[in-house]
Amino acid sequence: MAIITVPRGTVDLLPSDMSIWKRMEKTAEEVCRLYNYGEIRTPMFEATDLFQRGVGETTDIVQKEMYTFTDRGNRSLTLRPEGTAPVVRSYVENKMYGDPNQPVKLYYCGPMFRYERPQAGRQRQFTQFGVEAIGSDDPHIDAEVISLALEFYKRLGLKQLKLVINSLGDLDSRKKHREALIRHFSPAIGEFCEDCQNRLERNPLRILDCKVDREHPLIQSAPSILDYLNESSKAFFHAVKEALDDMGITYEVDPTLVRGLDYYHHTTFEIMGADFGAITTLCGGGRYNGLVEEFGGPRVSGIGFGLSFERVILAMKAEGLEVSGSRTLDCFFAPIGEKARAVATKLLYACRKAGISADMDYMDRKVKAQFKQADRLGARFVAVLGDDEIARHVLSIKDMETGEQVDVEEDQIIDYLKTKLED
RNA sequence: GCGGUUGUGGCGAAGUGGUCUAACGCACCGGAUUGUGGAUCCGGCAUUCGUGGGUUCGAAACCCAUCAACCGCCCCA
Repeated sequence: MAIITVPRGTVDLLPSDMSIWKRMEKTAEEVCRLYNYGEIRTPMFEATDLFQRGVGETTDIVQKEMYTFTDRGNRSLTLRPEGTAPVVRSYVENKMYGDPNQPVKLYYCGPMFRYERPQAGRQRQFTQFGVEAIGSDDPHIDAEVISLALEFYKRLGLKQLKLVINSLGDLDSRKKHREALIRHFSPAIGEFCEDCQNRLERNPLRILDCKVDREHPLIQSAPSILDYLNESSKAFFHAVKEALDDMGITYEVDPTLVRGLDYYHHTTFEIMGADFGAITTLCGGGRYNGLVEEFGGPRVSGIGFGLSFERVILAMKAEGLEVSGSRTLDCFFAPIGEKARAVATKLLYACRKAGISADMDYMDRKVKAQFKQADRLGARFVAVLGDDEIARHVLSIKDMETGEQVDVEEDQIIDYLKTKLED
């Protein structure tokens, strides 16, 4: 009989995994508090149309990666594949553009879903932490968002980080560049791989970072987006770089950095980490114009990023950082016999009530095995209680670190443990 | 969607057609120490080798199918 397992591309997070997850959640929360971003939680599923229009019909996400289903009311819904579209939807729906506090700065943490073949750093359900700053055209907010992501990683101890930035320019610049690329590649597109031939009309920028054709001379000589930026786009990109310089953040400009989602304009960026298999992108983000308008809001732009907790863990492991955490216990009760068990139970709950973490044996183990169990649980103290102790109204408390053992009056045990634990 | 590798107890792993009623290590349980952990020694712990079918006198091993995991491609976080 085959057992039922988790769905493909999903995992269980077990108690031994939770320490690093809590750390990441707390770090995200703390950094966002310092940067003054407020938490938002949107539903795990949305109208399918939200992603089709928001992310873009031509993107891989929409074309082949969405978990789409029809509910009993015959509505087409989709498990969210990314966080920006839902946040912008909520921004518009809740009329946050009318909030006197502008720009609106939001962050979210939660599961995202994409139907892909799983591999290292890629799952069908994964967890994203992301921020969105909506309503400002100030290039300084781009730099703020980037620095927030870097700060998050730094606080978790990651050092091997590389920031790559680029500008796609405004709509006008993008259009001109796209035309230039198509002109550039069209005559010889037959020499390129099948993927690139498909990319020509769909997204010619992608040809630039094709792994198959990277040696092709036309790639080296391809027109750079940076040469097609109009004056205002150039000025904007310059200002973003200047702001990063002012913050002491180092970066690399990569004119071939193309992000997979249709909504990006101007600033795009990625943060790469230490090698963990084929994937090194930890975080991706950029500025989007037109998205708010698309969903019925005013003509404002936003900038944000998304990063995956799963990849943080992989990067930490690749850098040799500790990601496991062991639980500890203040006191383990080791009763001997039925009478002792009753007394131990009473004291066990008294400890817990007093804020001392405590547990006891429920497997009817021998004393020796109870000590072994206490040791495994990382218990600081073991409280032994047999007929002898009961008769004298004491417990024999053993300090598992020092090995010293003393008798403590039954009604003194809470005070005794508290004092000892405070040292 | 395509390609590669793998699938043996709780975990790691040997075995590649004939005493395999499956080695070894870790973990776990018990004992040496009849009320004391982290050391040592002794003992216990898979009628079964992902699942289904086939070949054979005989399969965990060979063949086919299927499922899954891992890795890679595309693409992404």
